[in-house]
Amino acid sequence: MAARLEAAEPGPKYRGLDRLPGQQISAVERRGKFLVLPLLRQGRHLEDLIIHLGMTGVLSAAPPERPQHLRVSLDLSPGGAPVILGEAQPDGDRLYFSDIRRFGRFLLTPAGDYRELPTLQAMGPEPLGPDFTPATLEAALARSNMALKTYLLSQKPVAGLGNIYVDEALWRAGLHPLEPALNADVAKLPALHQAIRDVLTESIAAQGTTLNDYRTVSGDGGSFQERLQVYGRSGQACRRCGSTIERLVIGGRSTHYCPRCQPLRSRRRR
DNA sequence: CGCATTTCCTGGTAGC
DNA sequence: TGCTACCAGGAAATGC
Repeated sequence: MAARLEAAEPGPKYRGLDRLPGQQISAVERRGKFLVLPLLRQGRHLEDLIIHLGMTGVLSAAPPERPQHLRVSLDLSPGGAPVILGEAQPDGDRLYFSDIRRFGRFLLTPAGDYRELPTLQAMGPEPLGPDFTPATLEAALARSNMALKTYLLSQKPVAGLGNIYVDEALWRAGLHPLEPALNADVAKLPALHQAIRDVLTESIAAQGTTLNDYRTVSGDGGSFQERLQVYGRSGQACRRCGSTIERLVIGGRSTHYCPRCQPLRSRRRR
């Protein structure tokens, strides 16, 4: 299909979109939390359109319910009428990007070259793919003195983990979020590997975690929030041991854990 | 280089 | 009621 930029808010959040005219979106792929859309110009794959939804970004074929949050509108059919941002348009061959908090990003990059996106460039294996194994996890963690929480959020040991899922996986594996990665109990790493896979698989099956804004592409909320064991449960009883779930701020991120199920072996040197 | 901290951004909500 | 302050977080930018 053709991809013609109709309108986007100016500024650095949506870069290179003026090069979309004349290109075709040939596929929709994903690496971690980034969408990768290979573009064809006269049959040649020269650029990728990278999209990150951020916290509240939503792609849709139908106009967003709240037009004031429309940020980007692409006309996928030649000859479509122009769109003014902030005004919903009738259904058509369009792709809308709505984003309340403006954390989402669009970027055109040279095909397969992600040097402008350091997180994508350095991203670890897909969590549900064959390249993510207990051995690769152990090897990655051995390379960093960062707190487990921080390092898992970096996308380097494994792709795709966000704040909620790191907390849940560490609880399942019995690892303290402040534990330096290289000091983590190696005997627990197979459990961490499995916990990461299980948490993500279960959440996907539950259509995700809807705390506030998250909706599936069909507009429904997910239900994994009903199965969270630590995230958002500070002050409540651990469902495994009955201790009180605690909350910390690590790397500026709210972190929830059970002090009894997740003992800290060593403090980080500083 | 490695790691910590700050920044971006809006809506919801607590507190007064 | 209406106002201010604060919180939520993925990744980049900035600081040390």
